[in-house]
Amino acid sequence: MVKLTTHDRAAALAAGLDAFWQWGFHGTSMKDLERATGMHPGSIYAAFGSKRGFYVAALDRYTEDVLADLRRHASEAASPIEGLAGFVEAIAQDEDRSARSCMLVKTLLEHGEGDETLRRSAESGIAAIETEIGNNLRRAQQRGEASASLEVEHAARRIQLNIMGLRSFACRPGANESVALMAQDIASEIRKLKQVPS
Amino acid sequence: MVKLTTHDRAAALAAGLDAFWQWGFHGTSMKDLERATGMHPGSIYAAFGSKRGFYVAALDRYTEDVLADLRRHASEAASPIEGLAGFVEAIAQDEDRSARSCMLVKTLLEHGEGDETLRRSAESGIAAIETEIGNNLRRAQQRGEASASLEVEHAARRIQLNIMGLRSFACRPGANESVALMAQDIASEIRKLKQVPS
DNA sequence: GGAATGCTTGAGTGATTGCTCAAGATGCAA
DNA sequence: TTGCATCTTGAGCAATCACTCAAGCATTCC
Repeated sequence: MVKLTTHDRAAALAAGLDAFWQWGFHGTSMKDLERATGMHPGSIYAAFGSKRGFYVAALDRYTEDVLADLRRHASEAASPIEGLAGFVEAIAQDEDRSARSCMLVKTLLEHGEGDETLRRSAESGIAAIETEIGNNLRRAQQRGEASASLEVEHAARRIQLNIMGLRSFACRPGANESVALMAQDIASEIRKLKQVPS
Repeated sequence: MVKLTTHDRAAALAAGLDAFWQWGFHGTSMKDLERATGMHPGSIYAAFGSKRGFYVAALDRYTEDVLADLRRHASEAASPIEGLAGFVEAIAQDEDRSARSCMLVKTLLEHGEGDETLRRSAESGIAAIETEIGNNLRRAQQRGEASASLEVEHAARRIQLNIMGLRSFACRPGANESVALMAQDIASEIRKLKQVPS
């Protein structure tokens, strides 16, 4: 592994992620990655080891971006559950990425059978996000916002399934209006987790 | 286009679908397809025109299989809504294909940007399934099983989003138990569309 | 049997794949 | 300025890609 001096590693990762996001792992050639990053093949291999290594690094960065986004919504919202609902609503509003699936699901589906490395990498990202959603729900319980009897892990999984579906749904050509409606639906289902004040 | 005599076209499509399902469009080489179908390259090109043509034909076959499955559940169940709920529950029980995503979503995600032909082909399949779900809901309304005020198209879209999410979720390594739980959740949400008898 | 027709075959096409590595450029210490 | 170490470069590697087509084969007519 080499310290990137001329070419900034973070910028290279962002550019690579963008390319992989558009065309997938097999659909993106080294030539594409050279164009996207402005790096030469030798530099890419010095920095990331292989095309697969580059993909894994980009995927990890994606996961961190999603987690940061989730935490930002949680900290800025009025309550944990409002944070989760706002996170879902934001998916439909994100202009740049609304037509893009979740990179983790994309990875999982592209490598349905085969490439164990990439599947495991995707699974660990999904698990991390699920944990973070669960943390929010637990915080809601502590505040009395959600019922203490809520099965946190089950609910977190259900929310993530909805997000996966929403992001896939958003890839449908010309689905913009209905994506917003679906996001509203899912957000209001999340808000139903709020304990009715007794 | 050539009549397949020695090699049965339907068998070739099934074998090709299987290969594309496992490895995706870019991940499946013509060599793979030759091995899977037992056909020689010339015969494949005579029958399907191109690799992309083969993929589109296989994808169409997949859509028809799903539609047939949906109609079978509808006709065998006690009511339209029970048919839909049963269809969802069956997804979690299908041993062979439980670890496999929806081919249509897989296609949509693999070709997020780019290949317009394949995206359109996937979108038309998704639309066909959504229509069929909607037909079931309308039948439920006619029987008085569902409320006449139910927004059929919206509800159909919501159900399909859930199915997309569930099938993607099912690709997670070692998710079998929780897939069954999620399927139960979704099925019971569908059953909630039943009109409370007044 | 012989000629005609059309399917089957697989070696081979040029292009592209992921990746390497010797040579050149660069930075730094003395 | 010189010498050393490190980084950058891109032409080029073998392998594989999607795809073609002339030759071989089987079948069907007279």
